Amino acid sequence: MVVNTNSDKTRHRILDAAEDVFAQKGYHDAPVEEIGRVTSLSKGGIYFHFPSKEDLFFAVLDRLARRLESRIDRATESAPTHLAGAEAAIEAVVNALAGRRKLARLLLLQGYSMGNSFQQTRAKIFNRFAGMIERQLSLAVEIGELPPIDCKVAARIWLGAVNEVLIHWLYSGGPSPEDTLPTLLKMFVNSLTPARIEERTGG
Amino acid sequence: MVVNTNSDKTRHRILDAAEDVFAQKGYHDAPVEEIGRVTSLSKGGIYFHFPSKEDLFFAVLDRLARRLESRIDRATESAPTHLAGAEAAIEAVVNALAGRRKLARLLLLQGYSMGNSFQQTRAKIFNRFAGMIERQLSLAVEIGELPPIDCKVAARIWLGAVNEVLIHWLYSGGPSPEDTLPTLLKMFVNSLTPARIEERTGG
DNA sequence: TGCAACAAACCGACCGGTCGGTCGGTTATT
DNA sequence: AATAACCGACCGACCGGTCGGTTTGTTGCA
Repeated sequence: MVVNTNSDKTRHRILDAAEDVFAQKGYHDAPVEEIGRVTSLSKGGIYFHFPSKEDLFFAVLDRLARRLESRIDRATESAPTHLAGAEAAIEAVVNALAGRRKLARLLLLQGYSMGNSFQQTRAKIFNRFAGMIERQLSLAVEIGELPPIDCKVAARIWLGAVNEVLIHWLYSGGPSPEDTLPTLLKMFVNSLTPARIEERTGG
Repeated sequence: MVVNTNSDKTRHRILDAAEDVFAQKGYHDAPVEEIGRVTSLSKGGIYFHFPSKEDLFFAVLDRLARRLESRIDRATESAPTHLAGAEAAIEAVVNALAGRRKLARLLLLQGYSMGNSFQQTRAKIFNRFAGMIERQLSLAVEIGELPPIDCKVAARIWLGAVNEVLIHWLYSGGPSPEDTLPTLLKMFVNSLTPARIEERTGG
């Protein structure tokens, strides 16, 4: 055991409820009392477990990010090559969020509704994701699986690409992420392999 | 003349001030009174020109977006090819925002701090940008300058990539956008030209 | 030039509602 | 009996928006 079981269960219940409520209404439009209602807990009860609304929100985000990360880890580990690992990482994120609009919205957007205090958290989470992609790419380059490229920038770019595709799907009812995934991955791979046929035919 | 001159000047003054204040503090942490202070105007004075804080914010965003769009237009028009036009569009956005952290922050981020009401506006602006890239790509495909690709998705992807690069620069003090621009553009072009050398050597 | 009459522009005290957070007290648990 | 867990009325600050009133500008007329 790590900590008190009973209190821990309540903590998780609160996190679950907060996840729902924040996802549905956004940070500002989600009164703590609402989370209490869902939990069958009073405001005071919640403040017994979390020092502030902000802390609660960050805890929710953190849990979400960790879950996603472990998914990514599993996906990359079972990939045959490092490039395939990077692809798998992207695929894992897309698939994880594709069926969960509200969760995606929470992770990708709702955070901004807080003040500038969110910047650090957002950056931390996104950096972790970018780092995971970057690592795969770097390994691929080391081995010679990929030509030398700026892996940091590449990872950042494709994190942004995935992010935007997901957001567009969330907001504008764009095509489902699963549908765009093939195109996304194809372009992803192409962007990393600079040599083109034109180089031969053009000379 | 279009409208009353005097009132119009004040309107612009308010927009300027709001741009600053919103950029600096974010939507929620920017009381209307603060904008009044900067403008040497009272709250009432501001509400004489704008029906609500939200409207004021949207007006600011709209003006910003329009300015960027005209920049993009100019950039694409003077490009030799359509692909170069798409590149120029990306370059224009990056360059326009690279030297203006606060403006970039305002356009790319602060909007989320409002409730869900912002979704539509964000979507509209981003769709316009995506549309501009998409148009260039479509033309390029039509002519045969590019192989057939899903231009809608491609545009969305690269909009997201640019967005994330800029945000990363804003938040985490990542490398300046101008520095990553070459890599960005190179990968952009590569991603659109699918044929690879592996196809020959691998067989 | 002076002045009345009207409107546009602006002021700022105030209202109304919200909501994060507190705290003294109550109930469960050990 | 002591501590943890929980309750919920209440506080206090904040802020968007309103509104009666004041100033400034404009027009028409003598």
